[in-house]
Amino acid sequence: MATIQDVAREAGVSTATVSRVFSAPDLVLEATRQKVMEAVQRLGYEPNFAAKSLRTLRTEKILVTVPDISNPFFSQVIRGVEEAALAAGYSVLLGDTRHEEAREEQYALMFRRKEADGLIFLGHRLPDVLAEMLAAKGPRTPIVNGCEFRPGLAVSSAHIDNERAAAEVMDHLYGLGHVRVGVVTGPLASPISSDRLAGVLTAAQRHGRASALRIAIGDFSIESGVRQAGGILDEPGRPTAIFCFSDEMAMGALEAIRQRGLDCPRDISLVGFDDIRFAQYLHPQLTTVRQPKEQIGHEVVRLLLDILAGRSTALQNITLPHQLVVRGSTAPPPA
Amino acid sequence: MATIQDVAREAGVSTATVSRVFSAPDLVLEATRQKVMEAVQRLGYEPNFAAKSLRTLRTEKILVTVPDISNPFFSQVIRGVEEAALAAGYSVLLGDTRHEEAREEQYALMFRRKEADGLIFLGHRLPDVLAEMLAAKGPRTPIVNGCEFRPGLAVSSAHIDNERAAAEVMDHLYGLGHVRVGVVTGPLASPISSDRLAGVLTAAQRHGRASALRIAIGDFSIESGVRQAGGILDEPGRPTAIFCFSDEMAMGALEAIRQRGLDCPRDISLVGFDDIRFAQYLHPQLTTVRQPKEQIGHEVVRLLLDILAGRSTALQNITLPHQLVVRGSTAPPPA
DNA sequence: GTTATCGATGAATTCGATTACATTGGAGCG
DNA sequence: CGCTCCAATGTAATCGAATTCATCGATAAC
Repeated sequence: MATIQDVAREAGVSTATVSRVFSAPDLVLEATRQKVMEAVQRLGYEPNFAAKSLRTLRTEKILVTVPDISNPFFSQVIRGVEEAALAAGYSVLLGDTRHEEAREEQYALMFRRKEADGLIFLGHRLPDVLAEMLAAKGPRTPIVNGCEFRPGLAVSSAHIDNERAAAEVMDHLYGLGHVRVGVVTGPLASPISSDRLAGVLTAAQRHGRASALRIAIGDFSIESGVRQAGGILDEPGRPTAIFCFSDEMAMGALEAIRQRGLDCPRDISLVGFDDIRFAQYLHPQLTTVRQPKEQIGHEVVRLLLDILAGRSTALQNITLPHQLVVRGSTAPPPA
Repeated sequence: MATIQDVAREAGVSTATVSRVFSAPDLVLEATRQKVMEAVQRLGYEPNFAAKSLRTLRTEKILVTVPDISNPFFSQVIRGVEEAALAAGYSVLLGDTRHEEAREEQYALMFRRKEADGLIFLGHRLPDVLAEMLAAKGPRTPIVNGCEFRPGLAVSSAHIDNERAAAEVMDHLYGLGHVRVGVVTGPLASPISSDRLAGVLTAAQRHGRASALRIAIGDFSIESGVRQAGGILDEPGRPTAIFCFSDEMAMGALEAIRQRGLDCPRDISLVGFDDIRFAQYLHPQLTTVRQPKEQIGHEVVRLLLDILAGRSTALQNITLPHQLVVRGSTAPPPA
């Protein structure tokens, strides 16, 4: 591969001029620019990335860690991230942490080694390495969280109002006349789950139905939906509605409902969360909470770019709008 | 951030020794190693990636381009890639090309700029930039394809036998007694579609049913499944079975079947392709062809590492085993 | 006792681009 | 005509780590 020296020699100019042709073309005479570009063409020159990065201390990369890339919710968020990053001239380094702490730390080290200019993490755990960096540099550290807002966390973030969304779901169910409602949460360590659970409890109390709640803890997977919803359905005093904290768990719940010879929504109403692409193609179509997935991706990138450009000094925690999408899986309870 | 110079000064040794502590610890006296490691600890030193990369001309990164990251099939393959790459000390640079040629070229340029040691592309188009590189360096160019094998393409690849898999699907349907079969393909520019279509035609001819085929061209999306399967269902001489070249299109077909008041599998049998995680949670559970998605990911990485390590000189096109998974969406045609 | 050998370490070069600073030639001005 | 100023370009330092070659002391061999 040709280097900038080769191009300079070929074009009969200095390396400085060649460099300027790329980074500040208006400082170079048009005729010179032409000469250089011809040499570039002839040699098939591409600037070496490592050299540029070493000199400028920038990588033009954003590291994104995600608990599970095969989850359609996350992959939509990532799409948004990728789109916004590319538009700003950044590319995306992807890290699938598989919900494992060790991998989260591993990627955090990559970031500290300066393999990326910024880090976006979509999980709820802040790796120790990052916590140290944040403690040292404060809110100007280019680290941003998506989806999982927790007030104590010293990072900017973009997310929906999970508590309110969950309360709206419960209002919808109580409004239809349901009394006994089952809830399948995610792991309660994550704010995404605990906030939604708080919303569920608030709404239940407001409607005087707190004692009729059945809570089961899932892990956002389809299988845990089958298992946890199944458990709820098998208890005495079976609920007439189930609210799952993800659409995938709702898919599992639908299976559990069918396995027991029940019908959704006739016998059991079902609500999911996220509104993944598949939600509206289930049978019945799934009532769920739409998260602005790509927009979350755009926003976290914007927050990160603000930090990188030195435009922002204080933390920003952005709440994006969600929407309860009522479809065929919810109906009044059986008489 | 501390540099290697700082560490050397702090430990009272030269930078060469510090470097050796990391890359060839057995050349360094244990006592010296201790001293250096203490200095590293005290300063929180991490080697600068760009500097290392510039010197060694290696990035320890693999660039993976994928037509659509939000497609569960691809995200499973990527999981496999990520896992195998990480195990070998590489990290993954993700490029979502959104089926757009311009983005494919853009990522190809990134690769040429040496932002990654190797490239895995999961689409069917070989960007011009890559074709040039392959022409120049031959089969030792670290470029590998996943899923989309085409004999003329001068790259190694890992994929299933799409033609045979499609033929097996048709055998299954004809075996059940179906005569009129509808097929929803993907874009025929991709070998994945044309190979499968070839398998469909071969099997149909073998069974003497070629003239009873109905072919519609989709684009692998749910929506195109709804549309194309719907079109097939509305024609006179409606088929009793539909074979979609992706599970997502099959989901769409299921919707089209329901919209017409028909029942799957009583009126119409349905087969998908890929066996994405959701296939077995549809209602009815979807008969489909299981692709070894994570294994494809592992294999393409292995192929790439072989090239990078200089272990392989010739092209390798690896065919991995698929499996027809018969579930509830296929049954004999109505009497 | 002299010399070859080896293990441990340091000095200095190198990777390829960016950029602060220096230089050059010509235009503009009094 | 001489001076300033500016546009265009060149020179050379720099980024941080890896690595080649040199050095030094100690041991082994004869």
